[in-house]
Amino acid sequence: MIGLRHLETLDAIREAGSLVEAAERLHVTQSALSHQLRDLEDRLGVSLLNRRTRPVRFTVAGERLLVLADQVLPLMRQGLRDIRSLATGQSGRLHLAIECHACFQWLMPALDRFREQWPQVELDLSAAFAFAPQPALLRGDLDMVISSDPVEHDALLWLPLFSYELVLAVARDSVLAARDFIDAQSLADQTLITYPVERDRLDIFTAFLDQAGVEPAQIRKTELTPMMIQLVAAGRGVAALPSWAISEYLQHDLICSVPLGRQGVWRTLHAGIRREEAEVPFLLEFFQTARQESLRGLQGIRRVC
Amino acid sequence: MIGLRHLETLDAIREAGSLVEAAERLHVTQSALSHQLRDLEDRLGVSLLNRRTRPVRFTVAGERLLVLADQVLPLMRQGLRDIRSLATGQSGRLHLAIECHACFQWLMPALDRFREQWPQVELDLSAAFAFAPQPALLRGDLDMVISSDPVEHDALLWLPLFSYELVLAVARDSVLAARDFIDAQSLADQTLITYPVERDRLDIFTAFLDQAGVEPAQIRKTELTPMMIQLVAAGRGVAALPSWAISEYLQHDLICSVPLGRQGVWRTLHAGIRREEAEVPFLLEFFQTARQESLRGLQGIRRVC
DNA sequence: TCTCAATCATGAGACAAAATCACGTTATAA
DNA sequence: TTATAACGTGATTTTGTCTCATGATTGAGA
Repeated sequence: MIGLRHLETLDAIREAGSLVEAAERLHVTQSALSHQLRDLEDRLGVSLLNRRTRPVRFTVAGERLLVLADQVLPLMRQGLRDIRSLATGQSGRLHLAIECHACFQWLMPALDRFREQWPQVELDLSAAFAFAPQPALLRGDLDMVISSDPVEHDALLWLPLFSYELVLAVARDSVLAARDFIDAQSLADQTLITYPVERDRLDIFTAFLDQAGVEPAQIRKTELTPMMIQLVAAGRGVAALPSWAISEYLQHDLICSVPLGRQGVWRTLHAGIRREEAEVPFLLEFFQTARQESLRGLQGIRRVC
Repeated sequence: MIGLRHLETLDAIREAGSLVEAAERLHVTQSALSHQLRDLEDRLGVSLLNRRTRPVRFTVAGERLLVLADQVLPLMRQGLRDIRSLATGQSGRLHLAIECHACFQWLMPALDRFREQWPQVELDLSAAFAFAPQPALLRGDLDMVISSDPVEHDALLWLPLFSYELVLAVARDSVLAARDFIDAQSLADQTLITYPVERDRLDIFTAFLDQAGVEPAQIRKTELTPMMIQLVAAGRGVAALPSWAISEYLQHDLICSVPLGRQGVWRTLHAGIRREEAEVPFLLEFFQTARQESLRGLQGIRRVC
């Protein structure tokens, strides 16, 4: 019935003072404006302006539409600017989920650096322990997932962040502490301390114990890495952790670490995004930042005691 | 680039949860919606919603446009309602000008009654002494003019309000007070008191003295009718006034009134509007109110002393 | 895993909206 | 009167938007 074009036309006519100049400003012919105005007046059933005066004079109805134009047009312009900003990737949303408990320690500095550089990007972080992150990424709830076991999918792109070794944290006075490496059988009489997540999302099972068909004597779950370390140090069990996650504790001689198997268990952490967003600048930028940050301080120590 | 239709579409999709039902609500085919949405996304360069989820899920850009829709659409709807109200004559503007000084006395009650009945009409009154009211009416500055000498014009419509006699107010002890009527010559040695407006807008000249080629001995101007009456009563001059404008003073025996010429000078007060507004209900209504009010109390007295 | 139903996408063609072009009218000033 | 500038009108062309017919995808249930 009444469109933005009409409001823009009326606005231009007000600024210009005549149809001829308004037409010039709008880059249309004067005839087009005349048609448009008449159509609008016919459809609304009111006269909008008196063309005989110079400058043209608006009727009450015309004035009301100008008020409307003054309200609506700025909103539209701002909205369009925001969309452009989103479209060109200057702003946007980065909802991130991590599957690895220990990742917080290098992720936080990365997030801080990123926030400084891309203040317009809405940043959100969730720990993907209670839900499956890949489907959430696919349906757009998430924009990036950091995971050590990426599931290939046509619509997803997995970028490698860095590789690390999964090592066994043991008490300094444990018999295991002296070994060059630990075979699966050695864990059959141990208490294994893990994060409280499903068994098949724990690398120690999927990448080591299950292959050997070995089950630990007991499994104990705890949420926080420092708590885990305390339990290990107190000889209450052993825990499989990324080497970089425990290097601090190794340096303080709280615990010892031993490789799992002769070759060790190596994993690679990946960042997954939707393929359609492979060109979004701030996503790539975040990936770079995260990799730099992770490589900076996280030099693992293969065997320390 | 982006139109109200798009905002309405997005709004409908949000409410409906799917393109199919949104299409039904908008009374278009699902195909139309699909095309429209894709065009919009292509032009903006962003995806607006994920069609695979149920209900469909909006992207950040989509959410931004929904915010825009929530801002803009209500404004547009209200604006359109207001225009409709103006178009159907339920609201509007009535800028009124009077050319006759003495009209205030019956106009004020008329204005009060009108204001009660048409509270939505913006009412404004000006005295057309310093400017020419017809051109102002033609170009839309005014919506009604009340005048005793209407100038015919194709675009104007003059409606007769009432007729009245122009009489001469004289002092009770004046020699003129005894006359049955006064001829023009009798004013040649009198002081004539008039309102301070141009000579050719004073009926006493245009409709009486000029025809006889007579000039009063002296002309004195004053703005207010009571002041004029005082001067007349004090014998400082005579004044030509509508009979109804002085009936109150006649009743209090302050002055006498005498007809001008044997037949008297009769004038008709007219209300002028633009012909294009001849159907506007509140204008006609105001005219009726004004006529009733003027006829109510303004019974002139032809000769009283 | 094979329908079945529901949903969204796509391309062609019909129709309407809105522009242009060319010319006519009106008002104003020289 | 003539020149000029502004606005209006009707025919024609361009652009935009819808529908129709059909294809592709997805999820539920046999």
